Amino acid sequence: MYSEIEKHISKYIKLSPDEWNRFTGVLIHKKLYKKQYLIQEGDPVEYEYYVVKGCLKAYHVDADGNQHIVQFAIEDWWISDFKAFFKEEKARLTIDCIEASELIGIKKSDLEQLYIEIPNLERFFRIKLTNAFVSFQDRILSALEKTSAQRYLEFISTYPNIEQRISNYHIANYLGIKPESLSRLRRQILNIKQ
Amino acid sequence: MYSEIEKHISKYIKLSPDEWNRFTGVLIHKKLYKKQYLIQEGDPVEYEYYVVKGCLKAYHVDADGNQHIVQFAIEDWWISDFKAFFKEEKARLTIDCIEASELIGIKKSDLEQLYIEIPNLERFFRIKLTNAFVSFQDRILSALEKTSAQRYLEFISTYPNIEQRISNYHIANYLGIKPESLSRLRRQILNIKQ
DNA sequence: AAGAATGATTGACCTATGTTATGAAATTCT
DNA sequence: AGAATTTCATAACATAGGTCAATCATTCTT
Repeated sequence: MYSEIEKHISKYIKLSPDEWNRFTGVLIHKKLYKKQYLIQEGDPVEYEYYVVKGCLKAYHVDADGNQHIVQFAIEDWWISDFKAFFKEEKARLTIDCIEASELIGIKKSDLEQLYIEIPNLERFFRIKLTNAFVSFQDRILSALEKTSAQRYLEFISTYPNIEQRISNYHIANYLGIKPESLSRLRRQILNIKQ
Repeated sequence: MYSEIEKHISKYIKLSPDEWNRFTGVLIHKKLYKKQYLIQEGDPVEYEYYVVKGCLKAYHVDADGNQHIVQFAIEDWWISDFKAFFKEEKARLTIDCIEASELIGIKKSDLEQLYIEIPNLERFFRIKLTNAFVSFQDRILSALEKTSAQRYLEFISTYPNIEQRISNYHIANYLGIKPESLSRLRRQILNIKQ
């Protein structure tokens, strides 16, 4: 049941069998259908989730009803409204399933207790946080200095596995442009390539 | 000499006198003139810096020679090329002084050792990292869903202390627009207000 | 299989921002 | 103080991307 997440964490730290038991003891398992919500705006956010199977998106809906996607997640990724999770605030983001998904959740309060009992686990989550921070910084720089076409090409080469599974509509929302604009860019890119 | 940084850290954690001595023992002190570089692209990044006095900017220069500002820092802020610092890579960002500045630096290798000796200190830097992560997430969302005028107003209300001290040229680079565009926006905003 | 919903593309038109150039005002330097 | 530099504003024009509307293809539902 928890073999994927153990394998994932073992890439970064080593835990004893006792520590694994303590850790897996607090995990919860969740199965969601396509389009089902994991978190809705306004919810308290007690959990962060590891994706065993499936594909999800975390987004904010603006005053005009447009979705703006902060993060996608597929197998072996973590997802939550991390701001709300860390700060213990109500969710500002909505998270739902692009595909039927299977998740493993861990509660913030359990995590804090485990940080004390298993310092290595704190290390693991600090490394993950550092990586997330770095990728956000890259994304900010990319938004500041690249054209939409460059960002699109960057996206599909950085996340080819995700690109196959989500619509251009969602990719456009992630890139901060309209689907019509993405469609035009794709045509231009094709014309240049041929 | 280190009273500001002690006060700053004490807002988040408590350390014993011995722990303070151990901590301050590894710090270095740095004074820079206006326009002087703290970090240049390509440098190894061993230190992160706490700003005692002054004002700096961290930016990337693109292929066309345009600056794109990732971060400003004034008194009581931390600055570095954090990606390079965490990943022990060469700097991709350049950091220089908008005003003459006084900094306190801490080395990554010292920090890692101190994390082991003083777990509370690891907590402090984890909290700072979490805050930085959260503010980056906010900035990404802001870039995705707000107009330039909204982002400008947001910037000057969130950082009124910084806004006073830096040129519109730099604010434009931070917002991802050209100074001419910012100038137009400022006029439009003024016209509306009057 | 038929109908409905969703996704992708395209075109005409509009708006915000970039580009280039210029001059005035403010600041810094000596 | 006077010169040099930097900052800010403005204008004319170009371009990227948004908006609105229509069409077609694909996938989902029953």
